[in-house]
Amino acid sequence: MVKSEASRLDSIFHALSDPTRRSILRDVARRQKTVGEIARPYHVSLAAVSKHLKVLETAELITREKRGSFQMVGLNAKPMKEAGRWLAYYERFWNQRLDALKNLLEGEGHE
Amino acid sequence: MVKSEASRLDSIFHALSDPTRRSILRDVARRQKTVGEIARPYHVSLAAVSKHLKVLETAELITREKRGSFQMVGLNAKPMKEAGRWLAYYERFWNQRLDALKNLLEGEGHE
DNA sequence: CAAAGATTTAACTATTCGGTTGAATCTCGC
DNA sequence: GCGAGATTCAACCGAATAGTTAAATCTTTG
Repeated sequence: MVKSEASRLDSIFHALSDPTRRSILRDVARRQKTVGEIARPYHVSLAAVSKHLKVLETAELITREKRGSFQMVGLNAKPMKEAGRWLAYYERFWNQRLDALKNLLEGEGHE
Repeated sequence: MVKSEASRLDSIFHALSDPTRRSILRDVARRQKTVGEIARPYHVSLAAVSKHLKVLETAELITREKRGSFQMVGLNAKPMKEAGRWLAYYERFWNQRLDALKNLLEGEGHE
């Protein structure tokens, strides 16, 4: 069962809304790490990190590869591309200096 | 008191993690709308929409302009630019076909 | 097989979320 | 000033979050 794009965006943006999770993504982007390695810099329990990884996994932002008793966690950036495309729609709004003009045009008139 | 970039990203990504809020942003990007107009297409109460707007306002994704007894809500896309820049850091990861190479390079070796 | 290490699961707590309904607030026009 | 309209606030509810500690699971190795 494939998730709709909307609910994928839900889980992606949700995953990115936490600073620890964003930081973990940067960590594993540098190189793959085990859960223990990932947890070390943060002053939360291993179980808490494990939960963060589950959230990231739900958004498909990480890959996990079992290697014996531990596992290697890596980045999967593809969902970020999707989020980026969503944001890109608004690029014209932040790139434009013509907010004033826009307001003028939409004024009272049409629609 | 200016919020740190991290906590701004928290609130931006959080605001974007809800489908109704993303939809509202698209609505007000087309043209400015009153709260009542915004609420009309959604089958939730006006109070619920008001809360969504507060979340969007916390992320500074909307502008509000009082006009008598109602108000005009518009888009402020600048925070999206910030989110986009955060995502853009990972562009090289999703643009690259060299995941295999990357894994190879990082293999066991250097730190 | 038992001990040790890595990670997850379970149970619990406090907080936040997204929604509701109903009262409160503010501004207009009569 | 009063009533109607637009919006927010308050109180509440159930579900989800983010964290904890402790037990469970799985793998390796002596």
